[in-house]
Amino acid sequence: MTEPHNHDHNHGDCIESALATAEALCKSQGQKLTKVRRRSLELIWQSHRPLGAYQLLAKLAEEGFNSAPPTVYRALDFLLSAGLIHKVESMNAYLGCAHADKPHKGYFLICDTCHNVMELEYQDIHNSLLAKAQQHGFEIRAKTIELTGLCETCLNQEQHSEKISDKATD
Amino acid sequence: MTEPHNHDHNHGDCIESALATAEALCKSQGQKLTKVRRRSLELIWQSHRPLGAYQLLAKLAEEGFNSAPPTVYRALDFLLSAGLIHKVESMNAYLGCAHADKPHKGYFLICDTCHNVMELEYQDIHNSLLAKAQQHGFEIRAKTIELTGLCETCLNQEQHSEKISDKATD
DNA sequence: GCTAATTTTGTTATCTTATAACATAGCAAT
DNA sequence: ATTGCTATGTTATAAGATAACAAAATTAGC
Repeated sequence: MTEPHNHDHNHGDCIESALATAEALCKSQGQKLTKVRRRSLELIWQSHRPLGAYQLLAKLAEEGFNSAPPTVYRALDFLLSAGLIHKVESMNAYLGCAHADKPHKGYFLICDTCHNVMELEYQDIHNSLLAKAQQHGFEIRAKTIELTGLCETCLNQEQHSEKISDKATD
Repeated sequence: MTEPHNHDHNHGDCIESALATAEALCKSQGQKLTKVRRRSLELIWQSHRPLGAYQLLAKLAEEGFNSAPPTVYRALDFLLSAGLIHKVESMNAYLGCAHADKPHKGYFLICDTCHNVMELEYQDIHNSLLAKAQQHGFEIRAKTIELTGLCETCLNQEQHSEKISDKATD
C-alpha cells in the first residue's frame, strides 16, 4: 500500500517534493511546466484540501495572472492529464496527487467535517474491482472512488462533544 | 451480490416495480411521493441511462410542470434522500436506484461509449474498504464508486471494428 | 538568424449545473 | 377556522465549465 497523505507533517517538504517530481516528470516526457501550470500545482498543494477551479483562479488573479476561466481550466487539464493532480468529482475540486511518479489506482477518504483528504491505494481492492467488473464483461479504464465520512480527529472531537452535551442534559 | 441492472430485459416491468417500491417506501416512512416527485422518478427510470437535472426539467416542462430549476432540484433532493435514485458524480446525472428497498452499498460500471450504467454490489469489497478505512481511523458514511470503461457490447464492437480497419490497412 | 509550424496564452461570450431567498399554496391537526 | 407545517412558485444569481477565435511565445528546420 501507499502511505496516506494525511498532512500530519511538515507540508512544505511535501509541496517541494511534489514540485520536484512534477518538474522531472514533465521534463522526461517533453512537456512544459509553464509558469501558470507550475504555480497552479503549487497553490493546489498549498491548500491542504481540494481546491475549486474558481478558488484557484482567484489566487492566480491576485498574483497577476490572467483571470479568465480558460486560464485555470487549461492548467488543470494539463495537470490532470500529466497525472499530477486528481479531480474529486463529488466536490468539483482538485487535489495534488501524492504519488504522481508511479502509476496508481488510488482512492480518497474525504472528511465531511474538516474536508481533509487522504489518498490511499490498495492493490487487492483494485484487483477485486477489476475481477468483479470482468465477470460482467466490463473493462475498467478509470476509477472514481470517493469515500466520505469522518477522519480520526473529527471523530474523536465529535465523541468528545457528545459526552459534554450528555452531561449538560443530565 | 445483487444482479446488475443492465437493462437487457423488459424495462417497463422494472420501472413499474421501482415505482411500486417507491410508493410503499414513502408510505411506510410517512413521506409524500407527490406528482412531480413521482413523475421525476418515472422519467429518470425511463431514460435507461443517467439523466441530467436540466434534461429532466425539460421533460417535466413539456408535461406542464413548472419549469424553473428549483422544481427539479427539489424533486431530486427528495428522491436522493429517500434512496430512490443515485447521483453519478462524474456525470452530474441521476439514475434510478435498482435496490431502493434495502440498504445497500453499491457501485457503478459506466460505459464510456453507450453510457449505460450497471449498479453492482459486493459485500466483500464493501467490507474491505471499511476495514482499510478503519485502519486509518476513518469512519465511512458514504461511498462514491464510479468505474468507467467499456461494457461487453461496446468492447466487442470496438474489437470488431479494429479487425476491419486492420484488414483495410493491410 | 529567419521563417514556418506548433504550442501556449489571451479574450469574449456562452453554456451547464446548482442554490439562495422569499412568496404563495396546500394540507393536516387541534 | 386557525395555526403550523410542508410543498411549490418565482426571481435572481452563484458556481462550474467550455467554445471559438485572436495573439503571443516557443520550437524546429533551414
